[in-house]
Amino acid sequence: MAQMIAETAAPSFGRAFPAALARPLRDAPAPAAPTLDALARTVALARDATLFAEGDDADFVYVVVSGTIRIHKTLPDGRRQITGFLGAGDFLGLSAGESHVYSAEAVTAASVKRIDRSRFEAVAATDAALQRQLMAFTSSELLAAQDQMLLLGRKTARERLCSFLLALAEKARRRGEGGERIALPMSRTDIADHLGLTLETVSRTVTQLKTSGLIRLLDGQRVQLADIAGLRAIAQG
Amino acid sequence: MAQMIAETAAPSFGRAFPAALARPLRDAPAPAAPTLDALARTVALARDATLFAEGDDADFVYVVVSGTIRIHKTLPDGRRQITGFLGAGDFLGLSAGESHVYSAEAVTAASVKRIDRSRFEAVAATDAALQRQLMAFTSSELLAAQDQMLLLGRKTARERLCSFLLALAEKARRRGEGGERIALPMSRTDIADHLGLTLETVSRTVTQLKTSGLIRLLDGQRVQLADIAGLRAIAQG
DNA sequence: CGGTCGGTTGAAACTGATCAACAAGGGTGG
DNA sequence: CCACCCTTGTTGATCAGTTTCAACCGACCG
Repeated sequence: MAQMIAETAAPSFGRAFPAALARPLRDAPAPAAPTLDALARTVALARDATLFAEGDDADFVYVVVSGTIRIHKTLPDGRRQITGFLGAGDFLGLSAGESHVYSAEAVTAASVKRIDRSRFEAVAATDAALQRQLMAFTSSELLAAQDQMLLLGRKTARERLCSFLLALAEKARRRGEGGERIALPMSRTDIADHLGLTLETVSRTVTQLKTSGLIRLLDGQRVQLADIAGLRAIAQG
Repeated sequence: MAQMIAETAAPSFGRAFPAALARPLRDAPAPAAPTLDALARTVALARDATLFAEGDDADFVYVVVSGTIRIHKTLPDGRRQITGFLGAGDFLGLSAGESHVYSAEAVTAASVKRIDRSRFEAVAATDAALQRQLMAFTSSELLAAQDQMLLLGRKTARERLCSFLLALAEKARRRGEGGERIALPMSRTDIADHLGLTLETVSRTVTQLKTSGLIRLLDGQRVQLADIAGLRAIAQG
């Protein structure tokens, strides 16, 4: 249970909103940053630190500044499903009523902006640009969730891995970070719990993709997608 | 390929928005109905009729008036994942960019309101109540999607069935229709494609639940949840 | 230098898929 | 009006992909 959450004064909100999120519907709105900035407090998270757990009071809303966060649901007997990995600019803890419906933990050392929930809602009620941003984010999460349901319900282990790698690459590309070499900061267990597999199956399948020449494992938790067309072909069946 | 889509003049928009959707965030807003009503056209769908298919131009947005609609994604080789069943008051075709990212078909004879997309967006841009409604709907869909990911990634066939039945009951309850006896208008194949199983496994598992006395199959595509506590216990592992 | 953690690889077991046969309706046409 | 057919659902037997159990390896850390 690594906690180690450090708070610091909030520097600037700007970086939290990458270009992709700043223009939700072909508008060119001035970012909602300034207003929220005053309410935000930056929180530093150590690797594996818990930001909040399923069932906790939903007193805050968060925006990822840097690092990777995993959100997941867990069954009473411990079976876990990671519903998403979030990065810079993504929101957390939005949809909750009284309490959070999923847990959030840091995959890597990370930094998030924390905003008082009621104040956030007050700003959101009057700030049209923020509303658009929230809607755009929630919609794109729903889109991703639908893809993930197809993956979990109907794809084989190999197809899941390829789809996952391509999705990571696509997300990195949208952030403007190259495309062929991607960071893979999460453990085999995390990947397994995201793809509905066991860690052994993930390990075996990665080895298989490596042997087939579709990917190459680089140092520093990075992967090179050596044959993107091949990966796409497999990902789609 | 049953098409049979009939159009009629739009009567009233009101019924399309049940109470649950009309108060997204503890507000009591006057429904956005009147403005949209002028833009809406009611479309009647025969059972199994296609409303739109994945890849079609997203020229319209829809609201379900009556009946059940299924939305799904399909892989090139025909594997299908039904990402949701929609009923009265639910929106369809919202999140698309240029084209739809999922297909929508009628499970039962159904009726939907069709609204020109660009006009809808124009209204949505200025109507705060509609914005709240859209946000509330999209958020609740995302919530449901996260539950479904847990189901597809980590639950057994039996747990999936129980979860599905309870989710249907819950949705019916929120609509104000009893709770213990629920309609099950979709085929075994549809249920299988929603739960990531085969129709045979669904059939066997239903039989098993019936034999265990947890459910009773009634006539008219209805099911009685005879032991809700028992179903809950199984659904959660 | 021992211990732990994350990852890899192997062998056996199991859940759900696949292939197959059959029953019950429901609609259609003779 | 009935026979037929087509669709939907049920049940059985076998098969396969993934899980489970287990051993092992290397890296990192105390």
